[in-house]
Amino acid sequence: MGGRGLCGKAPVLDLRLPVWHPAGDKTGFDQMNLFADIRALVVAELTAMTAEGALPAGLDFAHVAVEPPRDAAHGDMATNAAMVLAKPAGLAPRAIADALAVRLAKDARIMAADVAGPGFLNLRLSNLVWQSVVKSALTDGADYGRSNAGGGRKVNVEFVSANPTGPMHVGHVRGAVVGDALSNLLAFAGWSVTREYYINDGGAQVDVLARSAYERYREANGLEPEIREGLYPGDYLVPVGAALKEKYGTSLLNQPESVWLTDLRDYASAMMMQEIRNDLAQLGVRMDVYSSEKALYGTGQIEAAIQTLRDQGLIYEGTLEPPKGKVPEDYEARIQTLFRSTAHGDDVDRPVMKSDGSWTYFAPDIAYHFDKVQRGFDELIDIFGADHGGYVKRMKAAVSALSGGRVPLDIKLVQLVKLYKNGEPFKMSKRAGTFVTLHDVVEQAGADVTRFMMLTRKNDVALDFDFAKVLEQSKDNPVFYVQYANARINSVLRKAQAAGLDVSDAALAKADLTQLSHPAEIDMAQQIAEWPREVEIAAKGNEPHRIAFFLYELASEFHGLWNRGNDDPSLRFIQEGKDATSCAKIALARATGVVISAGLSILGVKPAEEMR
RNA sequence: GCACCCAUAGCUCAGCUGGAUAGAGCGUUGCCCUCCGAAGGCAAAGGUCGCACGUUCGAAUCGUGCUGGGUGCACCA
Repeated sequence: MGGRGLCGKAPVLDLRLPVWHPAGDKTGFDQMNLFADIRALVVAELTAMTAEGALPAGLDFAHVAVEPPRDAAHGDMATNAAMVLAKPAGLAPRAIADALAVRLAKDARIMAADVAGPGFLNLRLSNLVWQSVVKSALTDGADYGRSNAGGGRKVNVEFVSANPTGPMHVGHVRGAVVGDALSNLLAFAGWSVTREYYINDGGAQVDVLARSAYERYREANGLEPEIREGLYPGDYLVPVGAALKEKYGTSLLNQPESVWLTDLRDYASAMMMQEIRNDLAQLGVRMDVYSSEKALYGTGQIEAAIQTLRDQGLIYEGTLEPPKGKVPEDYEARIQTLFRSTAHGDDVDRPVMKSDGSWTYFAPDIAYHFDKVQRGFDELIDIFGADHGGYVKRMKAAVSALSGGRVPLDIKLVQLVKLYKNGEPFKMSKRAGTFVTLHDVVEQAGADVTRFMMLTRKNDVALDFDFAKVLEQSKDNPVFYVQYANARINSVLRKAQAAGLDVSDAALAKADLTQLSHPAEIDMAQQIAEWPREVEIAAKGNEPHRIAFFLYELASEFHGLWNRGNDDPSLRFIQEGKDATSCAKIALARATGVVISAGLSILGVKPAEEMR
């Protein structure tokens, strides 16, 4: 036996004894999450202690946590159980901790359980546990870290929703990326996700679009366009004008607006939407549903939504106080139809109908969100630009009222992106006139780099995007740093394969992982073990940026291990003449790669196979 | 005037939803790099977590009140 190229022959590493999953503890999905496993063990022991009378009955274990300690010197994991329970149990924290420590230490996975400080219980886990994590990553592959935290709940993520009046610009990019990555993340964490775009094609802005397009149509017919104040000046409408000439010839020239407005509005906004779809595709953003504001008019949906509010006594006729501070000069109190949003947490009531009897923008938006509620979503998420901050409370109030408080609405405000090039503020206006388009950004930086960088800040903080820096190949550049780690891993696999080793995941999963005993290797495995936990934390907080940060840390750990191989050849992944050891080390590298791929896939970034 | 967001090392930012001596990168300083895995590596210095109260075993994290910066505030979308 021991033929070259085999990564088998390992002792059985499956430590999943029944004790890991006490009956009634959630679903089987958490079995990949080591922290959840150990927490389950702690809770099981606490339950047993209660049964034996060591703890009073009726204690709430909800706040018992198992987490990595801030300082790794304290151990692999720590639980606050004793401190959380001390007061309600009427016992000293250390007494509970001591008793719990004795019990936990009996578990095969736990090497040591030490009480520290005011009552922390520090746990040191057997290397076998960390080694088995490597195996899990290899056997689960792309599903490693997948979670059922969402429990299959239906969530609707509305994002982008740019007006169909022009191409997408930088301001839209971040919201698009955040929404797309968040959708990926939630899907990975067990939610049933619908990605939705709300087309604002019902308001005055599409009339402006139609008039602007009409001027371009005149231009296409050899006339001088009159781009008056208030029209869209961008030359992206030139092709629209040409298409209109193609379709209508000269028949619309010198015709009054009433003749062509409706047609041009539909035609131009359809063309703009097509362009927006192309932009999204270029950025790698996928939508499941496009909903139209215009389609809500005339169907009775707006009336029905307002009626639902009226039935709750939330609609009334009245006048609003003028805004305090700077009052507009032409302010004049008027009677309007108002939504009593203050009954659901807003600061002032909001108009749904203008004094001339037409709907405000808010009304179709209410109807649209009512539609989402009626479609049966359990949760709604809206991604808005930061300039919509004033809109958050009224929208939440509306959803709260329309769903009877059943459906939570989380609104993520995405802050500005400031563009730079070599530290200088970046201005470019190829075709748009005044703004940098999404197309320009992606063309310069690439979709992968753009997406990753947009996720390196939490959404409510402004972000600097420097075209020079994001393309730099150095450690300063997080995209490169993570991609480089993946490239190194692939390089190891290629070399091993060339040397005749079977480096398939199936083969590597059978490697003798007990060979991974060096602290640096255990550290690497521990980082891999954190992945499922990180996914759940990020998903529950709707915070995709955590994935980007985690990948950076993971890459950092990997590069660190790689660099130590410079000084200590025994830490190199390929050990000449020692296939069993090589297989184990390559398995560790590949497991790291599995997580990087999974993480990048959530971010919507293609992993780099090699750097050039 | 009101609402929302932000404030953590010189700079750019993380910080596990309340845990132990608050972290990373850049920058600075020092050391290492003829070859064996260096588009680098190791180490050090650097903090009143904007301020003040409060909640409790325990606060950067939660609450209240301030200060400074950003954004938005009548029938615009």
